[in-house]
Amino acid sequence: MHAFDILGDPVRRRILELLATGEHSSGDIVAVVGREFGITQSAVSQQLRVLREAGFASVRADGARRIYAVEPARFREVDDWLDHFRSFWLPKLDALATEVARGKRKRRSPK
Amino acid sequence: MHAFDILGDPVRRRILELLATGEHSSGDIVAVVGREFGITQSAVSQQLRVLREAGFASVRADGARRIYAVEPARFREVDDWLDHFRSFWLPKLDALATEVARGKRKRRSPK
DNA sequence: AATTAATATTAATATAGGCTAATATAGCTC
DNA sequence: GAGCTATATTAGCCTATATTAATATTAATT
Repeated sequence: MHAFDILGDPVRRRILELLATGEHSSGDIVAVVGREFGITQSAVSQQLRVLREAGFASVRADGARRIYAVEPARFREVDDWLDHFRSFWLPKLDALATEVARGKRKRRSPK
Repeated sequence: MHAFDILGDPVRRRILELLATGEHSSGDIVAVVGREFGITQSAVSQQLRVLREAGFASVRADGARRIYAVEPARFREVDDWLDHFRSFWLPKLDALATEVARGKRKRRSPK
């Protein structure tokens, strides 16, 4: 599933924003997102599953709790797609600055 | 409408990829996207409208033709949202490199 | 001016996917 | 171990939205 198909949902985006600030339990996420969007524990849990299966988040058990964390790989995909359009808004940069601006892409482990 | 809601559609993404290579007429886009996705002129035209109204693309008339072009503003929104997650995958950069890597965000015209 | 070409619009339909309700599973606490 | 807590799963419903078919609009061509 394409990264944008996953990010094209406000609940999932909000969950990821929460995870961007650090790990959170399912319960924490349900509390915040459930309140903000007025949806049930079930709905949030289902979205967590989508994020897990799509590789945007990972889980580990902590007793009965499930602790979620951001999984960065898929975000790079999004960033890479944006490269198609960066030339439309980035100022002209010299070669080194361009390299840096691209997040030193070449350092990434080869596919 | 949130930028990701717009990008969460494969047809719209493909149209934007085409526009990333330069301006194209509606007819050109219909030809490529229509063939690749097996959809009608109408469907493509409606997606072009969505992209126009969402500010991802602009049009100008050229006789009976409509010439579409990328409109960069909304892409910056996406890039900005990604900032939440960059720390998870970007190498540690010094202050200057970080500034450059962020596309000199501060140069952007104030909201 | 009539016809054709290029594109957009409208109305109706269908499908995907997000949601609720109910239930299941697993770990804690007493 | 019984009951409570935390989370996940399943089934069915509902809505949003992408699509088609038909039609409208505007410009080019003859």
